[in-house]
Amino acid sequence: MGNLKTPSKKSEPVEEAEAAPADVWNADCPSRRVLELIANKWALLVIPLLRGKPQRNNELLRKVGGISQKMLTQTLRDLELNGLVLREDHQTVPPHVEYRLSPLGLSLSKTLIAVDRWAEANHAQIDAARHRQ
Amino acid sequence: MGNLKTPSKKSEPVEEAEAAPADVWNADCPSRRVLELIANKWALLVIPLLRGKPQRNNELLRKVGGISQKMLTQTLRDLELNGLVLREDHQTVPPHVEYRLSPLGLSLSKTLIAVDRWAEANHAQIDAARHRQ
DNA sequence: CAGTATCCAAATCGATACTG
DNA sequence: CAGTATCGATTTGGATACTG
Repeated sequence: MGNLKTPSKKSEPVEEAEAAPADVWNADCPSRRVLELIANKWALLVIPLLRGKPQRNNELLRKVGGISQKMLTQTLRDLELNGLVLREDHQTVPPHVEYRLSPLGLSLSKTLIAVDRWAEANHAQIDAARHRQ
Repeated sequence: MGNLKTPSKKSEPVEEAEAAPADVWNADCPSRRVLELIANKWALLVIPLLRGKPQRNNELLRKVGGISQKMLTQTLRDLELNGLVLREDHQTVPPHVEYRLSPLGLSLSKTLIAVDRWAEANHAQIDAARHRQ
């Protein structure tokens, strides 16, 4: 008895102390926007490539098989806007622009790489299942 | 000298012994199809919900905020076709259909949950970055 | 090199109505 | 309850041409 924070009622959370827990399954939770940002194949391919040394536009264009310049730009701009990717323009002629991960992006890259690896490690079983149908 | 497998040339892999390593960055690698299967928000939301007890159509419809019946069916059918989800029709009237994960799907769910959790844990930082722009 | 701009085809998706 | 079928709006994305 005698709570330090004196909650307004018995077991309800103190409103000003903690926000509602994030829930991606709730369409209105801000975390859902984050899921939508990263739940597409180009983000899943570009982000992991950005670990290690920074990459240039043309490097990414070559390394991400099947991506178009338009989609690459769009993906990078979107990630940059959301603080996951940093764009560094060296202001030279000819242009030299490098993309790298922010600390937040680096943290994300670790979980995304696991997804990529899962796809690589298990595609044979998926293919087998599909052929069975 | 005198290799047991007598490779055709010095350091090349024996063709009939091992397939080319999977590479999601290669647009033609079968693993890319797997990535495309799971790299969308509905798969990322539905698969983790299917751990634990099997779920019915209406349960999923309620739990996955914002999904339509059409997209739920489409997602489940797609996952079923690829061996990740098992559909169990109890053949009763009224209908009672349950969806659960295959062992392969269960394995995938573990990496996907990590993505969901990342989104929930870091949305505030993403929101902050977006507001900074 | 690192993009942008534009056009247009194709895929995605929600809403609605209907079925066993 | 568990879907299917269909329509139309919106989004996505590729190809091409152009710019600093």
